[in-house]
Amino acid sequence: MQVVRAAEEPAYEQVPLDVYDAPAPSAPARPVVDIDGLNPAQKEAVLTTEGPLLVLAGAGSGKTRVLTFRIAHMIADLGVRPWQILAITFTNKAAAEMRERLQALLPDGTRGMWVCTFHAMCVRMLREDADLLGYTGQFTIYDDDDSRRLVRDIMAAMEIDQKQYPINMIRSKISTAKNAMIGPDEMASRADDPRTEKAARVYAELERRLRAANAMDFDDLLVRALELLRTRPEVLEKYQDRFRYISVDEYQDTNHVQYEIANLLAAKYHNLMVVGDDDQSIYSWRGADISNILDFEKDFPDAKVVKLEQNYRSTGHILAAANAVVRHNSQRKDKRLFTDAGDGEKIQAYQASDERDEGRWIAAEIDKLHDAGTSYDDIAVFYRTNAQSRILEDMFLRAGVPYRIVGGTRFFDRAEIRDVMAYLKMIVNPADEMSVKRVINTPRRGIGSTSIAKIDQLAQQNRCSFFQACELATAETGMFSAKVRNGLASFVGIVREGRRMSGELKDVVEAIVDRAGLVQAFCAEGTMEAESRAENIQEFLGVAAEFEETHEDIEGTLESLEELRAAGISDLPAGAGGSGEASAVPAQAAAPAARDERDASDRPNPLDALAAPLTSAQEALATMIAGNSMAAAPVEPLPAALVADEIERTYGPLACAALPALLEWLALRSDLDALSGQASAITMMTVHSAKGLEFPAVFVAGMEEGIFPHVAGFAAADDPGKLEEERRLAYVAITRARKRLFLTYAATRRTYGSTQANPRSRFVNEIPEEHIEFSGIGSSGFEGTGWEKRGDRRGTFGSGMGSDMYGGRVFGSRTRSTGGSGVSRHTGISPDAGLKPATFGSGVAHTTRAKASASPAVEQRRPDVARAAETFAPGDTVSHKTFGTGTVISAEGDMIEVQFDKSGKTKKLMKGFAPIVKLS
DNA sequence: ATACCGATCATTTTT
DNA sequence: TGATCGGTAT
Repeated sequence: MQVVRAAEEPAYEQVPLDVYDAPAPSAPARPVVDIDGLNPAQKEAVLTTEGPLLVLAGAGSGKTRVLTFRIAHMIADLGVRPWQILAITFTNKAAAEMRERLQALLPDGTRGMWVCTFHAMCVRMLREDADLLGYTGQFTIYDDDDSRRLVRDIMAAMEIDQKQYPINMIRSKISTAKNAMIGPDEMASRADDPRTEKAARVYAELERRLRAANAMDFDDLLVRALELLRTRPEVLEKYQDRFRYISVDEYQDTNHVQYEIANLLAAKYHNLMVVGDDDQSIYSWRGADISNILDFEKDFPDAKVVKLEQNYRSTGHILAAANAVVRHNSQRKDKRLFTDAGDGEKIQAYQASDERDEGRWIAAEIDKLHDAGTSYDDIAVFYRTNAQSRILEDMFLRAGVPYRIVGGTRFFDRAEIRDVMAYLKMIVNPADEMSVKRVINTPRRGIGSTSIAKIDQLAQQNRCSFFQACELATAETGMFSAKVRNGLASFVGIVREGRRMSGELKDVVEAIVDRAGLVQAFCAEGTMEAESRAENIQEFLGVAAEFEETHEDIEGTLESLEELRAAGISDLPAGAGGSGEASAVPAQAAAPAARDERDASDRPNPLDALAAPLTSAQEALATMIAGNSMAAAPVEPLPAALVADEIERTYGPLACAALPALLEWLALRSDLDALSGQASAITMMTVHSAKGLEFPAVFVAGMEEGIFPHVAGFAAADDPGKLEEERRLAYVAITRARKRLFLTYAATRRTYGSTQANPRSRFVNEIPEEHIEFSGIGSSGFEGTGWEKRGDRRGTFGSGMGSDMYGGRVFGSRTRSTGGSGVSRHTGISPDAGLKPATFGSGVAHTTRAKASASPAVEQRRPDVARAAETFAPGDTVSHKTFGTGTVISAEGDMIEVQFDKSGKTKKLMKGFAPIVKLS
């Protein structure tokens, strides 16, 4: 994927960064990292290396630069060792980028430095010391989907009505409690309404099951890590001593637990730098707490505060617009962003007739930009909700605009991929009940819900894990049919064999998939869909291969001091210093090599320990059990560590060390897009995922009340804070743009089956006139320049001029006229009319949809291919909506290749989708 | 046990 | 609109 570049052109960047050879361990006479190109505020931040530091960094003020320079300065000039540095970022992407930059700045390497997200850091810490909390180092990470399913199962088991108690509401209540470090019991005792009370009960069971499965969800990763640091002074000390310099980026988006973790780690040396911008706080719904940043000075009265207010990213109009919008918020620190750059181009606002027109217009503008020399890579399209991406995608596909989508429904969310991952998870951690249950009958083994219920029962009776119960069931002749027993035997065998497999990661995964019979099942099915699923699995194997290749790169792995020592890194503190370090059981999962050797017999058998006096680990475990919700649980589960250990002894150690590493990488969703092709393409993503990025040209689609700000109705009414967050989101979107900004909104939009007319977003209205230009159907400056601006594909919208041009025949399938609806359906809708979106029922005659449904349903998405095939042949002259006229070079299947006169370039277009008409 | 159906449902953002 | 859930028929 594209490496998103941070400011490339600002003036300060033109000063070359000098890092001279051989930085001495002791401070040299003159600074080695050249900071002359920084502005005074930036300089001050970079040079303030000791003590607490708060950097209020406005958008585009060069904070990443400050962060990296500061670290480089410490290492190159002040003799700080890389392994003493912990730099926390918000996303994996940001971490990767920062690492990359630091590597460029520091020729001697950055080995030992931890540059990662909170989550990654917590995983790393927990892998090492999870046994202190009653988990095993190979604990499984449950991603959001896993966690959701688990909650769903629990609620089903508890017979809680999902209609009365929506699962998302329950989950968010639990999550809120977790992040406030409130346990299930406490939550239950505090509950003063039935919903909270139910949530607390689910919470208790969730904890129990997670623990029994030796699994942690995303919240747990943070909470348990904090628990580790709080309850284990030797562990805390280990990290406090090691990480003398800590920085946290995007501090405004940290939640309470993250805040606690950061403060705890920095408690000893107080060298904590936090960077953030309260105007960019957009994750409060996820527990992010702006007061973390607002109260930093209270937490550290001796904190130095630096404000970065000069913007190096955007041109004047864009910056002015951003300032104007965010000024409407009341809850903010006053800031004054300014720029030296000129005014630049005005912001373009376009009112589309509907969402398809919006997509088409954006595609056309993108094409103009591209023709003018802008690379596709420099263009981004943002939207508020993922649902909006579909139609945009569709339009870009038709227009031949290459695109790449960040986020949204991902490859790794596909059922077949998750199945494969569940197999892998199960093999690594057979105690992981969710995964086991997911694939126990995938592919079909004749094990249905009744069998599963019986196995559950067996597990209860024998106080063992579900997986072990599966094995027991193979011998239970009375309880299960021979067919089920055979299926189970085969299933259980997968784990036995899978754990023993070794070699190339890809081969191991392939062997497991093969053994599981997944692909075979698809082949047997023989449908197109099954085929594509099989292909996806094939692609997943490629991912595994690529992972193994790229992941050997030691940079980017979070190494413990022990590992660094073992690798011969000098200048580490004496081994005696780390009391916890020396005694800790080596982490078994993530880190490659050196671990396989460990001798299982060396380790105390946790089962024996039950009779023996309590060791520290056992003690911890006992505390956990006593202190946690488990007391309330109907059946006390076996502690995860014991189950997992027993499983390991039963099924042998896991031979393929790369497997857990792959799973961890997948679970934390490391930059998945890195895997997609390198071809030049525009980037599509939600505004949330755009945070931290920048693009020369930015489109923001769906600037409408109800869309952005989202659900204006209740947001504005019952919580002004929500609206302010939406506004900050708009601020983030606007400030991503460097040179060109386009805001689009549609007069009518089809959402969830009904068409609604949304007024233009208040955020657009908040931009002073002098910075913005309007066009499109609602603008007075509208000029009829033909279909490029207003004809829709059916050529019916607007004046009708465009559609007549080619007799209404667009790419071969002549579509039914929708009559004069183009005029009538917009009557009375003015862009500024009220703020309440008007919703039309889908059956109302004057909506777009009602008219369209009068024609065959297939018309929209599947034009008549046969007719399209008649239409185009090599040599034909065609006209494309955005590319102009051209000649057909070839026509194969659904694709035609056209050479366009204007650009001379050839493009492959999808027949039946591209907005093409045949001229001759 | 599974396949299919129809009804119902909720629709944000992500580590 | 689409996904997902629960129920029913096979």
